[in-house]
Amino acid sequence: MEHRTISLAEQVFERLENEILSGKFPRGTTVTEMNLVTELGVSRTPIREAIHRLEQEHIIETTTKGILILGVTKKDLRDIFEIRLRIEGLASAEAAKRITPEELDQLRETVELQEFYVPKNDAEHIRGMDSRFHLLLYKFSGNTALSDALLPLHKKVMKYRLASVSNHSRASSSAAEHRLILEAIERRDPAEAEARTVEHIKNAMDHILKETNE
Amino acid sequence: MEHRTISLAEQVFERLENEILSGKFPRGTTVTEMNLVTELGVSRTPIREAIHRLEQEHIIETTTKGILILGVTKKDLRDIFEIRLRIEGLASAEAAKRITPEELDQLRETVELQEFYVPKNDAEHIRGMDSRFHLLLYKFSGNTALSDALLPLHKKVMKYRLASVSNHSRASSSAAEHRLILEAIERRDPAEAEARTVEHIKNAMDHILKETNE
DNA sequence: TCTGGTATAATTGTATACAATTCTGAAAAG
DNA sequence: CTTTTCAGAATTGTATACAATTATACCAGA
Repeated sequence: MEHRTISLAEQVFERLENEILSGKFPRGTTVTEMNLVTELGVSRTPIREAIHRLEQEHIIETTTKGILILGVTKKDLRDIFEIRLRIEGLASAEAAKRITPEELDQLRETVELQEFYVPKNDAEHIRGMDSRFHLLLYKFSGNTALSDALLPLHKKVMKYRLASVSNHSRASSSAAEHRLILEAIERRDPAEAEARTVEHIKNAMDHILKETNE
Repeated sequence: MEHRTISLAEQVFERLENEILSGKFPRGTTVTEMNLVTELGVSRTPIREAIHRLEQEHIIETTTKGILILGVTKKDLRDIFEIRLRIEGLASAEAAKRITPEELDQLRETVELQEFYVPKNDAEHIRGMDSRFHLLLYKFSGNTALSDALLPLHKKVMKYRLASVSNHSRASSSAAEHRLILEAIERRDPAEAEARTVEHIKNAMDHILKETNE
């Protein structure tokens, strides 16, 4: 068997997670392991591993009739934002305390790229940089448990975030809010970084919940 | 093959998780899948499934030399309590809003049993009821994402919680704090339930971090 | 003695065969 | 026509065989 540095199981997991969270499998439908075997061209083993990980994230459920797609509901979205409002600021505050110059460069570059894509209305790239900014903050917080808690919440908002940044006005505000957070972190000001982040999450929540009709 | 309503993979997962979180495998040591095959008497398949779930919880890591035990460090503990301080109160507040009479009975019975075991200094049972109280609150919050976030944090404190409730004074205070939270929920007072819970987590944190030397 | 290479062993990743249960549909009985 | 029973099909759970990489130990040469 040919070698890959990224295992088949990992590839299948990322692909399925992305497809479920972007809504390609409608909620309520079921697929079987064999469906995925023929569709993805790998054996059941890596597929089963991916399935189990997705099940742990509660975006699918295995039943006797197959794999039930759960996805993310609007209630999930509200629940998720209530949590992020309370702990995402902690990540920024911690990052402001312990970030290194090299890490700061990564964060700065991400904000600059986001600002670059905003006037071009390139929603995919804007979302990419938007996501990257938050994921970097989780990582730079130095709090593994916090990162573990925030990462799945963040991923579940992915689909709705794309719709959100497709609105130019919101995309522009979001980039500006990221810059404010970045500047607070550059000044090593945890309290300010936290306050800016809470404000940012609040704005994102308001916009996403208003736009979402499902 | 004989059937079990609980799969072998699930049994292996719970057993390994419990053994790792209670410190039976020291941090830094490694085991191989084959070690576990011979020790647990099941094939690699369910063991691998359990391993992957434990890996997702970040209490082990798979390397080319085997499975590396990570467990829970004292820094993890501090990180975990910082998060619980911010969101565990939310679970109580939500539970106070939407709990049913039947669910309230379960919560009340748990507190009563805990109060029953405290004068007997039965640490195992006290911890059991202590845990159950919090797990019920997560469930009754009606917020799946919140429950998903809090559950792994709660489990990781398990070992340290046993040491904590072995101290009679702390066990007694903890039960009293649970009753205050219960009473606030019985009165359907979300703000009070939240405040009592934050206070309870704060006390638990202070006691556990003081007692822990590792 | 030290260094480098090579063969062997150990380990995880993947595919597949088999077991057991559960669902489904058709046939038979009322 | 409805209900029940039974056989077969579909599905997941488990075990095992095989592939590929990586670690290890030993030996040869300088």
